[in-house]
Amino acid sequence: MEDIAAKKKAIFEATLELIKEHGFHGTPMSLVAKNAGVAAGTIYHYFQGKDQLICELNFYNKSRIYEVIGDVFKEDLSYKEKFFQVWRRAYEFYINNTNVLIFFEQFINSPYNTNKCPNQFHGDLFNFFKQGVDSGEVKKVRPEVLLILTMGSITSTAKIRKFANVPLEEKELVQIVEILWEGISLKKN
Amino acid sequence: MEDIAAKKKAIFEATLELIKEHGFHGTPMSLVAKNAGVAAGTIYHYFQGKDQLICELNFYNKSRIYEVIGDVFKEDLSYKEKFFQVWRRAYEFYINNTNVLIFFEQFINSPYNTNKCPNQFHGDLFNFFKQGVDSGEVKKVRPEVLLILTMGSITSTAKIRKFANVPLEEKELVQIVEILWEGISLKKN
Amino acid sequence: MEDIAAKKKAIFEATLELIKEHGFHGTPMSLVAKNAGVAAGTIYHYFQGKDQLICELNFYNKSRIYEVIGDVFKEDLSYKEKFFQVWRRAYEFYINNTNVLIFFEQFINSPYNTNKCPNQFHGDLFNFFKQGVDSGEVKKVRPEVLLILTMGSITSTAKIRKFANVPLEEKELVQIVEILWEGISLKKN
Amino acid sequence: MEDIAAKKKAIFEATLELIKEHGFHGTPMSLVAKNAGVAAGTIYHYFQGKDQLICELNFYNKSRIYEVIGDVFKEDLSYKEKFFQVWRRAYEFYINNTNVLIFFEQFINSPYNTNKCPNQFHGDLFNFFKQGVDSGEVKKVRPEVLLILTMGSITSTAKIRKFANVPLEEKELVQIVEILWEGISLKKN
DNA sequence: AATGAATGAGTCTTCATTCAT
DNA sequence: GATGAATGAAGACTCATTCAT
Repeated sequence: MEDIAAKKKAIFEATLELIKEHGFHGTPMSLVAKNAGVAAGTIYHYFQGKDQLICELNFYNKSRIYEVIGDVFKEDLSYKEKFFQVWRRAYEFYINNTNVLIFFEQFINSPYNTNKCPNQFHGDLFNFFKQGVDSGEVKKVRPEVLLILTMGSITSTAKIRKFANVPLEEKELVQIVEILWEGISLKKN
Repeated sequence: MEDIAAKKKAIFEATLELIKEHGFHGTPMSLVAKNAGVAAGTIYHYFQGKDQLICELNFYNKSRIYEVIGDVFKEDLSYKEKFFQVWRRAYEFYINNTNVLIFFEQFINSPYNTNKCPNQFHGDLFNFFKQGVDSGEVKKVRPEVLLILTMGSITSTAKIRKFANVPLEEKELVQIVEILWEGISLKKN
Repeated sequence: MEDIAAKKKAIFEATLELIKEHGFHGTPMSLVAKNAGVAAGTIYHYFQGKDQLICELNFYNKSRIYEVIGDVFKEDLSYKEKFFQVWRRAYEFYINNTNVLIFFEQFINSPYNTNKCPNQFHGDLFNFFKQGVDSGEVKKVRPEVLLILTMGSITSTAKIRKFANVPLEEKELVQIVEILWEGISLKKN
Repeated sequence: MEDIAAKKKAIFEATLELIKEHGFHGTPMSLVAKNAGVAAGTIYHYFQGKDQLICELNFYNKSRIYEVIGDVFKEDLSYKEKFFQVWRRAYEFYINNTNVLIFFEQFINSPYNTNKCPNQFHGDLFNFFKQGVDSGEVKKVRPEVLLILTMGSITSTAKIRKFANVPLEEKELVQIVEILWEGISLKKN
């Protein structure tokens, strides 16, 4: 991530901020250029067009989250502990990067996701769930579904915390993950 | 609902269908007009502009759901039973009206919701949760949060069922609601 | 021709005039709109885009010439007389519509002709030559070639007359057609 | 010719090829640079801008033809024989350099020729016709006109041969030049 | 001399909205 | 009420040209 050209990153950040404020449609390229401190044409050196910019921004954001999450899988923890860590780190990333949270919310339900952007890689989290299903840690459910449920839980909680301005104590956060874990895990008894 | 002029309804339905296919931005008024079988100018007899059309469409959709849900509250059921009924009816409404599901998903995260459309009434469901908090049926949490959690659960499940094409048995549906209910209810013991 | 909407015709004429002055590339749609006395967007009611405008303008011009030429074929004249009449009328049309002459010159050698515009109808003149070949009036050459030769002769003469400002007497014009006729006709002797 | 820097020539050839494919408008400098194997900026070391590039390319092409034609005038041939030789060599040059043929066709009718490029030298051919007029070999017509007629005949024939893919026998080629010669020569009798 | 990233004026095109009929 | 042709502001994108390296 750190080797993305400075300008490309500036364009990403400007776009992210503008989409947060005004949505996809309310974010003209001219304004992106202005806020990124580059000329309008410059954007087209880095991206084929607005569509590609959005798609790559999505990829960029996904990468940033997976970067935050990724280390967990290498640590010496139980499956459940890893699950809790992942949830927690992603949650905190969203809390500290509301930009990204809002972007994803808009992106997921937009035609960009449905039609315009190519389906991208399944990250480590997908594999984590896949392994969990295989090893009997979690219920026999498609990893995609587990992904949706988990991510949905994280973003919902972050949204409630941020936008409804509901303070959530440590204990409550744990509760939320617990509830989810109980829902998806395969009780061994 | 039943006294909405036929043309107004046609405009709503055309808009809903187009937004499902192409999103807000990919839904020009000219196309709405064409698909609704009216002239472009006609839309402006019924709505002040595109913004108002979208806002009223949101209202229209909300009303349709509340219509489906509303009867539950009049029935002679326990709080928990009512909660289950609401979840279930809303879920089935979404399954049968994917249009609306997609519309809401897009609407919620759009500038229409944030900036352009006035905050509308709190429906019966909001009051239902409010009473639940007051009467000690559910945890002391802001009704808005309970609303988000519940609606999030419903739409997530409907999306998984519809778009991930995951068949969900009766038993599983009940499980999902159970998990949610356990999360929000105040155990009396 | 006379039933083309007045605005469409105004757009054609404005485009024709601008292309004469500045060529295809030097003719922005905004200027076409301005000179035609319509708004920029109006052009897009009549044409899908610039390409289609150019293509249809070519068609429009071809039609105008064929209109001028067409009557000849219905008259009671010998093949040779018809040929002379056609040449003469087309020549005079070009002299009086330098616009069109220049347009064709630019169009024929442009990517519009090669790639962008669909191949259009073969007019009466093509059939005239085809019949001439069949009936033995002219040499056994592809009608397309006869078309190119004849049109090339007409436009060359018109260009010399107009742009090199060479006065051409009646006698000289006849000479030119005679030379061409001798070149393509099949002497019966 | 032979002392043109290799890069300058590469730029010429790339431009020529691109114009053949896509016309003036479809030939951006960036693509010229890419196909010529140089950087965009490099072109501006050799040419002041696109206009000058096109103008010089025209000059370059004209020079190449005149090079092919030029020797004829030094040979010990009759006026008519020289005329035939010129026609023939130019024709063959076009057949072997379709690039140039297409370039000229587009150039002649473009604003480059009309407005942007300075009128260049009159070549040997112009003088050849001038002398012909003076010496009574050809009709008393402005040399410019003779030039247009001759060049028009050559390019028309080459185009028919190449693009209409009409095979032309030796005898027919001679016929074509004969017809032209009869048209312009002053019969002495 | 050569590079190629950056520029920004200029184009084509879209589309919400109006208004004469 | 209904129409749909017309509007024109706004946006995406191109490309000739420059200039720091």
